[in-house]
Amino acid sequence: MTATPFPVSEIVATRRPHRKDAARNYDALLGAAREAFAEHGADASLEDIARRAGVGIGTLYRNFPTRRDLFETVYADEVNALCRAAVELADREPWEALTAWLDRFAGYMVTKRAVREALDDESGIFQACRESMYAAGGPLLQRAQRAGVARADMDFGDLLRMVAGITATAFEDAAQRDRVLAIALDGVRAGR
Amino acid sequence: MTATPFPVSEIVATRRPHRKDAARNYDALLGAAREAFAEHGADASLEDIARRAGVGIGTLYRNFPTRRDLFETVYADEVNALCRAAVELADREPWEALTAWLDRFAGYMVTKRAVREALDDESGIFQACRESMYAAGGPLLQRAQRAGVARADMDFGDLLRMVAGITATAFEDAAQRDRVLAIALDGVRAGR
DNA sequence: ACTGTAGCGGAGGCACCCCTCCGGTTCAAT
DNA sequence: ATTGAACCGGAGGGGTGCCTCCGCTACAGT
Repeated sequence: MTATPFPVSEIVATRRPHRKDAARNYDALLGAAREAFAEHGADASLEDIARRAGVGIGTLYRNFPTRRDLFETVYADEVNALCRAAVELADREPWEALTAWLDRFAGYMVTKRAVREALDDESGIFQACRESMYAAGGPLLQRAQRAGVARADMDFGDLLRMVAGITATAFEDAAQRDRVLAIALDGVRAGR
Repeated sequence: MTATPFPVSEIVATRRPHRKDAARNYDALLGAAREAFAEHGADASLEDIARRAGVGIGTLYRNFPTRRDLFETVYADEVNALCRAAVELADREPWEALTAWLDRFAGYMVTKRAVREALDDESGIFQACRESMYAAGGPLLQRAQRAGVARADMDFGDLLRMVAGITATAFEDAAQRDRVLAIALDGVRAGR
């Protein structure tokens, strides 16, 4: 659990271009990439992403020289949104704040299939993202633990992996997913 | 939760050949496939599997005409082992029997990355495997529920998906995995 | 030992993906 | 309106995977 949260996007190298058409393409690519990564995981086809964005493959490579650059940018956007959400939840009750954030984590992570792998990636931006996320969400767990509503014998990493694993699974419907998630979170709750 | 458990392997179309060399190749292919699926998921390269088995690609296709045939056979083997395990656990305490089986489920699922996708596949063999597995493992949950040690507001499908999701995730080490799994199972426990 | 046949391996055609490169296009600053 | 720099698309070469096909091999039954 490190220092303070910080905007991950500023660490990512790629920048949104200034020219109007270029900026439009950049945005289209990010949107298409978000979709494709959510659908096929981190190794979705780059040519397919360019097609979805209605853009030539060359344009994709100019904006994001490597697949990693593209994935990192999408991923960093998600993490930033999560960090902002954590701040907004600061005034709720400890347990409610924690579960609300985890819900957001589960729903917001469009890249969730890939996130499972990213959670263990030691290098570069992923480490920074993880620190950012831990800095933002970790206090929510600590607060719940100090308030005695969350068990003390687990850390934030345990919790994130649990939720990430469950939400990355295919369920019959959203209701089943929520049911299972609630049951697992019952195990996190303190006082038996 | 249907009728009685039945050996899934008998449903799978492919059969082990009679000739000595052919049988050896068949086994080598299954072993290599188990490895490759565990490592790269359900879309591992078939040519790589043939290479690992020290066998020509033609031999692979003769034994398993489609990728699906191969995957189904590997998967059915795993399911059969799980079914056998369930029978052997019949004389333990309800809760212990259930968690012991789930442990086996988690550890045995060498094909775990692929199973996640397979678990909601409606077609043919997967349905049969699911029924087999539900018939074998379902009673363990029911017994625990009747004994009042497992919560009644969930079914076996919920439980399997929860465990499958968590075990498909990458953890720092086995200890963390067990810790998280135990926490989630605490949520399954009744009488909190 | 002989021999018919089940089984073998891998070359090759097709499809898809990665990434580079460059002639043509479009923006925005003057 | 002009213009040049930034940006665009996609052809194309290299790589890999899928699957078929067929000449060769080695087993098993006599």
